[in-house]
Amino acid sequence: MSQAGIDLGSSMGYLLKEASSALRAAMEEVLRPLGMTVTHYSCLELLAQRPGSSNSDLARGAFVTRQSMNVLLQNLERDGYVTRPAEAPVGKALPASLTPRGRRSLEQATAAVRSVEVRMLAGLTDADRSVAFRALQTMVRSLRGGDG
Amino acid sequence: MSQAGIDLGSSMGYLLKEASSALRAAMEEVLRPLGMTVTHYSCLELLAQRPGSSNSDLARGAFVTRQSMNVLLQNLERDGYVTRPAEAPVGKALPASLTPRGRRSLEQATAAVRSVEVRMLAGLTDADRSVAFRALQTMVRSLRGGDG
DNA sequence: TGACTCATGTCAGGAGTCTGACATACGGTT
DNA sequence: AACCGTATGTCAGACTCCTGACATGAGTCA
Repeated sequence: MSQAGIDLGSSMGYLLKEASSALRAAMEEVLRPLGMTVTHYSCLELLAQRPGSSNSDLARGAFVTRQSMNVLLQNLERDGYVTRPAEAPVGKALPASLTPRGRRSLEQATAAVRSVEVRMLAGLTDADRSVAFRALQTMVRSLRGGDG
Repeated sequence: MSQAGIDLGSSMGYLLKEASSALRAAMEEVLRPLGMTVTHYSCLELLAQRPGSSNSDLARGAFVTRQSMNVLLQNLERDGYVTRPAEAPVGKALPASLTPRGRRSLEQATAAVRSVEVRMLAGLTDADRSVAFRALQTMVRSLRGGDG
């Protein structure tokens, strides 16, 4: 054979998927008792850090489509975690904000997720973390570049 | 506020998700012209490297459920990319293998995916890659440990 | 002013995946 | 031999998310 396939054991791509999958599973595990999914949490966290984000902003930040985020936002709004004005102040974008209830809910989730991230990084030195972090940033930039 | 949320811009977890998402998008882009999804490709690649894998083996390797992989395998079998014996040689596990057609199909996909991985790693030195690779391995191990 | 481009919110339909459940097969323990 | 725990393949139902499409609003340029 001229090409011997991609060795999964030494493939950065496969490992990346593996790590992402393990992280997601760990997050789901700690968020489930709070009645929250990962996308649900991501939405709240994004809103806390970027108040007034639109549906599309949140979708990009949580790596889902506008349609999926919209469904989630409608539920969060119905349950009183998030508020959106009835009319757009400018354009069509509706700026969303956390309610006090949403903020309280997020606090618990943040603590849970933080513990997962701490556990994930436990075995790494600060230097390792820095290199890995910058490497991942570089990978994202290269992948998004389209043709490098 | 006692806790200031998780800063997404400096969160390893968020960056990991970002990288994984970018990688998946890039893979989908190059696999779509071949009429292949990422899971589809993963299944073929796994079978090439671990011939005789069972449905459950493949599901674990591709990070999906047995049920999802089974649907995929049935389609691949129907279309002549994969073969499985009618009866299990031992237990219930049916060892799957690539057909010549499956192998040909995989060759193209492998080349496409390899180019994505090359692009992803383009801006990194060998040393950076090594550190990042080991860091990711450590993260996976820590996350799976349950309580570190 | 009018035409073009882009981003946004929203609706409908469909593909992919998951949860839940059941029967079967192996291994270890009593 | 009988039991139990684990792993597997499979079926059915539901859910999530995506693709495709449309109308609206803002900005740009002639």
